[in-house]
Amino acid sequence: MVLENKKKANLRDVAKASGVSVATVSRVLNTPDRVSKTTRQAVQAAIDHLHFVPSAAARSINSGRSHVVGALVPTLDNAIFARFLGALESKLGEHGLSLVIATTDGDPDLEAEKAQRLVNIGAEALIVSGVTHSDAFEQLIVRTRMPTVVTSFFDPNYHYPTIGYDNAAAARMAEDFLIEKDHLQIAVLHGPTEHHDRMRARLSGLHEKAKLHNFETDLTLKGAENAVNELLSTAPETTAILCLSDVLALGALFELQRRGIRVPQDMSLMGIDDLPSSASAFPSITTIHLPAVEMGIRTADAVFEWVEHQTVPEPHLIETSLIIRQST
Amino acid sequence: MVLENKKKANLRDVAKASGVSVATVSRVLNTPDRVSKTTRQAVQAAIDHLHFVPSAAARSINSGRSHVVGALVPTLDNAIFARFLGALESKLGEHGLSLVIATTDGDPDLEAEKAQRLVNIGAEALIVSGVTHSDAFEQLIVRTRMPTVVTSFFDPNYHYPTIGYDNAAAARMAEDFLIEKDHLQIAVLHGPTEHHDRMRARLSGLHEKAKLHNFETDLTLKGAENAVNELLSTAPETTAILCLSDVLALGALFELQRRGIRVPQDMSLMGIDDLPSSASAFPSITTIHLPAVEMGIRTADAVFEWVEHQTVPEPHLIETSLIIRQST
DNA sequence: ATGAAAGCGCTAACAA
DNA sequence: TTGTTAGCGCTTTCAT
Repeated sequence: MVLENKKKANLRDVAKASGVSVATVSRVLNTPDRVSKTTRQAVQAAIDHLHFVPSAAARSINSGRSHVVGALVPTLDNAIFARFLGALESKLGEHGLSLVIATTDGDPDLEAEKAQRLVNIGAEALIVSGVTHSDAFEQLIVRTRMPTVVTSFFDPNYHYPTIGYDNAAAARMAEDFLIEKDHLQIAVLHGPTEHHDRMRARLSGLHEKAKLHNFETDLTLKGAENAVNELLSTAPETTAILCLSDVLALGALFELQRRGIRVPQDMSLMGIDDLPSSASAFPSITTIHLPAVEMGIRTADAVFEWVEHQTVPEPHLIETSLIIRQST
Repeated sequence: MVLENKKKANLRDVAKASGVSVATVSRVLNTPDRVSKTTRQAVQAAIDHLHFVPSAAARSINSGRSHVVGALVPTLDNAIFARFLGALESKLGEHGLSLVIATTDGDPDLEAEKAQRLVNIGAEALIVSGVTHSDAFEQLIVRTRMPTVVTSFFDPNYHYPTIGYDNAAAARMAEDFLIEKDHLQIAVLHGPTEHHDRMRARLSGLHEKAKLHNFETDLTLKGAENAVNELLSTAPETTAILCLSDVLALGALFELQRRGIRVPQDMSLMGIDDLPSSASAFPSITTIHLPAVEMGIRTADAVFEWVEHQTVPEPHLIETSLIIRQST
């Protein structure tokens, strides 16, 4: 295996080994054209021989840049966040930025703690989900003047730029569709609302023209199963289930099938997110499309402009749309 | 909003503002006990007033540590990787390490490129999936002597420590189970094999005691749908479908249902991964449990020991197990 | 084209 | 308890 004998080589070592000054070695690294071919080759040979790797910290201390941005998300276990982060990372990469991911489990205190850690490692900007944050978090952002963009939640008046959806409108769009379909007894399945502004916004968007029964549960397939069972015994007159997340919709679908309840004949079902599973499921699930990938790309671009050109991004509303499928 | 007038304050500014030396300020930051209460408070006041935030780069240049590790994964869109990364990030966090994520899309060249970027930002260690890598990648690891651990693939003789499953055995376990159930015509659905050693290993694990038909497709729900349709016309005598990934199994289930083919009465179905959706689906899907969360935790611990105490981890086999459910 | 030398912001050894 | 000072590894003028 690799020998561990010698300590890491630095610029000076390379300079010594190739008989030039450190400045020349630095030039070989950064502006090779300004170095004569012969010395360049000699230096390169020394670099290779000594396994020299420039120190990121030393470079960063000079440039004042780390090329790292951090994202704080509740979880990676929900496909909607995974999709967002995948797009975000990919686009940031095109801009030469790396992405540190920190999960918060939806806990504002953990969020503040992990945000502090992102500051400590020198992140140049932060990306967070939603507008519910602890005082510690807010103070950290102010103290550090950290460029911060909020996603998944659009609010043009928020004190950080937001790039996200109108969650209330998305939920209302779904509700309207069900009402149009003559559903008068609608059960609403939703995830935890504590600290979860997106979920609360979706709930608040419902104008309740039909009779609504609300069921709160974990934002998991299992959670949906439990809620469906509770729903069936508590509100048997329900003709449509509106899930404020596609994860819940899929879990509900499975449980309904398990109970022999046909979708959409016996029960209509609808979600919000438009995960791939909603398109593929049988029956496919009507939902509100949230362009998580577009949000990731836009966020990446906005963050890049901010850290690169000090351009504070404008708030941006990501449009959602109704996707009618077989479950309604 | 926040004023942007003045440049960032540094240690010297704080020292000047509070009438002490830089060393004292540094002490207030790192060893507050060794500073008298009065000066500590004065310094703290200056720190607050000046919005002073210590430079991560400068700290890192002294300590030689960045507290950042990088993970290279094919995608975040597959729940198995998302689960792994979630656990990895969480456990690394307990060790005071942050996680940079880089997606490779399964492309060795992109992997090498992103690995270089991880080196450039000063990552202390790398975590990669599988054992298939480009020359550029291999050379980078050697040159930089970067601590590197391979996951998702167990091979005690590999030149980096591996922490992962015996993919071949997992697939064989699944096949054996189907054969035990008297299936003689088994169709195998699998994802792309190019550059994908885990998938190849799973395929190689099949000993083909029953007649097998192989179908390669994208590792997505849609991909599974297409493969199922091809399968039904190409190999109608099939009595069981073995999917080498749960994503494919779920997609296959949906498509079979769409076609009116009952699972398991008309067709048995089995996967590998044990994603939450496999447990919740109706019918629930028999699968091989791959403990992605355990792998994440073990990997985090191993990486921590390596960067913290220079302890090169031993290869570690993550045990898999058969989960019998309703789809067979 | 190349080198000498002054920092970048911080930590730590040594003094006082 | 506090201050002085020498680096850490690199980039970047400014000379030559």
